[in-house]
Amino acid sequence: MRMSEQRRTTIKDVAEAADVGVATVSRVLSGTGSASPATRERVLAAAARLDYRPSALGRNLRRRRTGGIGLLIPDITDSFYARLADGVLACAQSAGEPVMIGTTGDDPEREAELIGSLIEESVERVIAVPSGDGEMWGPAFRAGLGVVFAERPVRGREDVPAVVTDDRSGVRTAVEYLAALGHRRVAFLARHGQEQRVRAFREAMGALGLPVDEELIVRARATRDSAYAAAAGLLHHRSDLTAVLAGGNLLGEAAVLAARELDVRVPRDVSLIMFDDVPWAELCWPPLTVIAQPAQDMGYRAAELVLRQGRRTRGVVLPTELIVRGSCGPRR
Amino acid sequence: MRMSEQRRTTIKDVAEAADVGVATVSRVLSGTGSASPATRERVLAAAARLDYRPSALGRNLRRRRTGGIGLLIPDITDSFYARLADGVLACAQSAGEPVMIGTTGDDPEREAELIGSLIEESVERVIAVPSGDGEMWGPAFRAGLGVVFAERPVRGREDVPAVVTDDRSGVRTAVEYLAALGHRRVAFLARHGQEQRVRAFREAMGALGLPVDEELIVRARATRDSAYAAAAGLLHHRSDLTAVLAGGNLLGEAAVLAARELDVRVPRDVSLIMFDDVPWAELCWPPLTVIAQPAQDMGYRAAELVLRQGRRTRGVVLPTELIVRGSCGPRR
DNA sequence: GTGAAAGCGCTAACAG
DNA sequence: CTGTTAGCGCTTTCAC
Repeated sequence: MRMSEQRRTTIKDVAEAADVGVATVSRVLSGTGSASPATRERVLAAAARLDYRPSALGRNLRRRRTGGIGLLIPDITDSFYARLADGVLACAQSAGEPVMIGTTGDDPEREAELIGSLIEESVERVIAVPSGDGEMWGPAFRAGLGVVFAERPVRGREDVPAVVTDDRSGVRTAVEYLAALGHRRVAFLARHGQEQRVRAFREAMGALGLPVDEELIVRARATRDSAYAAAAGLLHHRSDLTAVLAGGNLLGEAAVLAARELDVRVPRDVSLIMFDDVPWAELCWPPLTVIAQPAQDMGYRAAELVLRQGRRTRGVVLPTELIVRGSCGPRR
Repeated sequence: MRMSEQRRTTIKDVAEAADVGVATVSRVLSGTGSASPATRERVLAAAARLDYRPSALGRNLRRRRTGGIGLLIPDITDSFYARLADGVLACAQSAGEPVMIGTTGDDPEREAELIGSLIEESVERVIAVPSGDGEMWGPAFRAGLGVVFAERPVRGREDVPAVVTDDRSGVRTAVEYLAALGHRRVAFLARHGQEQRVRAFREAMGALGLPVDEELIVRARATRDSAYAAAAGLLHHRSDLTAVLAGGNLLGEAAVLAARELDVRVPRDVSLIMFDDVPWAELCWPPLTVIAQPAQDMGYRAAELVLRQGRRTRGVVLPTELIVRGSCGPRR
């Protein structure tokens, strides 16, 4: 009549079944220490028969360390971050490490909460695409977490290893490509927080002797709505611009949509080049010329870094690649 | 000289600092039991000052239950599963539950491993897009896990609640739409495992008096390569077909690409309709007509289900919606 | 209202 | 080679 209250099979059960002490079971199962072939056999058999699974809880508590890595990204729905996460998972899973994921929505407050919860869970390493400033991370470091940042570093935490793409080179490549096509009035659609790229943009424009008009640098939040508003505003009010560089795939998507809506033809009226190569860039019409970033690789490398994490781990800068398709043309 | 070996602040530290017993600290911090305003104050102050974070490890071990939900999806890189995961995260995070994620690559073996690891971690609820058959899930149930399936049910596990889309109705809508445009030779590009949809397809075709040619039903594995091969094969060898229904966004993407490659014009030469509305469907040329599925909602509902999980939880079937854009036309 | 103590499942000494 | 034992950090009786 009684609901069969599941009790987890413990190491003790196995010990009894194999008629040995719990320590022996532990040794055999964890491969540590020695055991006679005979007992070894008995233990293994008993464990298999009882379908025994050691509890990570008990183990971790005892060892005072949890494996497990935390992963904090702004938005799992954004293809870039999804690929990044995929890379992390690939590495973590092959290392047998569980990963705890959280999405911050680029909100520092949510980020802080998630960091707190990772600490509570005793996760000991985290990979994060940071939203907040250095302060958010105080608790994490005090708790002894090993952290590596991905995609962007955090100001004031230059000591924390970060895996990023070579923004300067990527932006320069894009701008040079556009300049070679004759464009002079090029706009930059950026996400808040992409100041690195904005600086690189000004620099590249300057280096080529192109005028940098601050009004052609517009920023959006990391949502479709905000991106669309920014793109539409830009295209609508600045009819003198002849090319736009989108700082990310959401911005690029918004630009394509806004252009269609406003009857701005790409690339005839304006050329468009976008950061991040996503699958749809090829399906889009016209197919989008992009600055590809190795997102999945970035995640994988970050995971490697956070797992190995020796004394002085240094960050890594990944290269970008210009992929020419059909969204850029000569200045009209 | 000594590296400051981080020792985690424990409840004991707080107890000492507040000059009370550990039990009191526990009571105050967990809101359970009573405490005089005075001590309460002291404890809170001490905890804050020491920046104390209770260890989920200790708590869970003691309570013999871990909150936390496991999430198993085939591929985080696929927009559909990413949105699904997003829904799960939205619900879980608002409930304060950590989520452990794993990708199966639609490989039953990987799935089994991940299930094992979730059990070890003492996760007690899992949401999964299952890849394997019922057997894989034996250990999970024996361990007392609460599981709910998403997107697809598992044969032989009809008792497990599942959150799925209304495949029959979705397929019927698509086929009827195509039939209304005059199409008779319609192909179905399916993923292995979408037998439900395949059956629905045969049924819908039959109901409309259209011939169902088994050779026009082709299956692919859930990778871009496999999808492309299937789509290209179909388009290349079957010049008599006049419309194709793609069972998922990967298949749809492949169909678009293959059509372009083979110079098959959409919708002039063949009409294309795809399951799942993804952001790029609108950016594609022509914009894709789709059967939208509430992916993020599906994830959210699954999470709700697995969290509430009362005695007899029933699954839920979510509706689909036809979104007409520009990839279907009258039969040529 | 509050503290002492037991014990969750496990591993790491330490004896035998 | 193997068993006993002492905790890891926490919650929860159970006395006081």
